[in-house]
Order: sequence, then structure tokens, then C-alpha cells
Amino acid sequence: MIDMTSHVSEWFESGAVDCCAPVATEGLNERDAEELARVFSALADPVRLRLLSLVAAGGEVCSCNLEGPLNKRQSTISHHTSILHNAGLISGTRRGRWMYWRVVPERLAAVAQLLGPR
Amino acid sequence: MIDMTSHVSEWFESGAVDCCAPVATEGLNERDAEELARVFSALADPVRLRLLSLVAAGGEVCSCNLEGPLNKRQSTISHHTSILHNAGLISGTRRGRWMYWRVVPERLAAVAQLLGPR
DNA sequence: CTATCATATCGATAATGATCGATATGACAA
DNA sequence: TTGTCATATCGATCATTATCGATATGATAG
Repeated sequence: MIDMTSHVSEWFESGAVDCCAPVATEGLNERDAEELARVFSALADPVRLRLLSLVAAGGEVCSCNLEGPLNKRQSTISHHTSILHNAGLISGTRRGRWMYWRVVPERLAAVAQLLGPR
Repeated sequence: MIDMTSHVSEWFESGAVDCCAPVATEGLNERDAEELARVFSALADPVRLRLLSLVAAGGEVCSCNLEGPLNKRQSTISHHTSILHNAGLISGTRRGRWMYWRVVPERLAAVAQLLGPR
């Protein structure tokens, strides 16, 4: 933990894949821990997890097609997509009045890498 | 999402490693999403992430050796170890008056698998 | 321009959770 | 037994957040 060399931010920037998982080996300083915790916080809500899986399954999904399946109001959907987007887990494209969301697989892979090798 | 066949709980029980990542492909029902969210919630706190990495780095670490590095009171440390333990991310052994904690690498790997292949 | 529709933001509320001090439990020593 | 020490639990407080209705923004249609 003390004096770590590879930072979590570098992990995310580099796009991934070295040999070891920081969480499982070297340790985290406070700054990196906070950054990582923000990403996990984005994943720590059942509605967002289902939203994420809907987007993943659909390839590209409009916000307007999420209210029904998730049974949440429009403002709530917007809140959740915003959080997932800020965490880098989904990316959005506006087409006309509609927002289309897709997952960012490299980001998911990077998070997975942080947890452990394989 | 609708009518999924492989459940998250099965993932955790099976210990891992098939071909695809449920979050990134099939979708999650509400029950599974809540279960998964609990695990991510356990990882969604900077103190717990640093705790986890300290334990991982030490192989086996006593609760009494966490208060200092994490700069938290004993009751707070107990709170955090309890949450990580309930999430299956660490396992504890009592030796005399001391509690020793170690990570559960299969569990970390299983969570990593849920996020995406590789 | 005006009306309409999808999304974003705002403000309030209720629930959750991180933290602490105080106390309880449980193990060891004397 | 009694005292001490490590951990667990309890109760309270403060901060965060999920959710909603209301409103603002921004794009398209007429």
C-alpha cells in the first residue's frame, strides 16, 4: 500500500491488461481508492445494474425505452444514466430528441482487471 | 433480461468461468440485480477498498493492524470487515482474541467475470 | 413563431450508510 | 473468580443518495 507505483488512474487510462490486480496486490492510496469507489458506487445500485444489462443486451438503447422495463420515472432514468456515464461505463449519443446509450466494454474490462487477474 | 437462464447466484456458487458475462449480455432480473448490487456496494467505499488491499497485500491481517493504517476507530473497522465478509469478499479466522482476515480470490474473480470476459 | 415531445435539472423527501462513543461479548491470564 | 484485552454490537448523528413532481432546455414538426 505504502508507496505504490502504478495508479488506478493509469490503469483506466492505459485501457488495461498488465499482469496483476492493484486491489489484490499492491494496495491503494486514498486518492485512488476514492476514484475506484466512485466507479463501484455506480455499479452498486440494482436499477443501474439492470439498466446496464439492458443497454448491453440491446447494443444501443434509447432512454425512452428504459422507463418501461425499469419501471422508473423519466427523471430517475436520467439520473441513473448520468451516473453510469460519469463513471465511464456507458456512452451516449444524441440523435434528434433521443439519447441512445451503449456500454463501454473497455471500461468494464478495466474494472474487472482491477479485481483480479484472468 | 426477460427470462434469463443463468442466475447470478449460480455464478457465485459455481465459482466462475463460463463464456460470457451476464451483466454484459443476458440481463438481470430484479432479484439477481439486488444481490449483485450488494456485492458492489461492499466495494463502493474507499476505506473498504484500502482495507481489502491491505489484507490482500498482507495475505492475512489482524483487525488490530487495520485501525492504524486506515485511521479509523475499532468499531468502524469491525463494521467494514463485517460488510466485506457478508459480501463474501474476505473470510475471517479467530485465533485467541484476534480476528485474522484474508481475501477470497475466487469471489473477486467471480465478480470480475460478471463484468466482462477476460 | 408556436406547439409538442424527449431529456435534463431542480427541490424536497425518505432511506441508507459511515462514523463515533459507549457498552456487551468472549478469550486469556493471574 | 476477577481483570484485561480484542472484537462485536448498539444508538445517535451527519452525509449521501434514490426517487419523485415540477420545471427548464433543446430539438423537431406544423
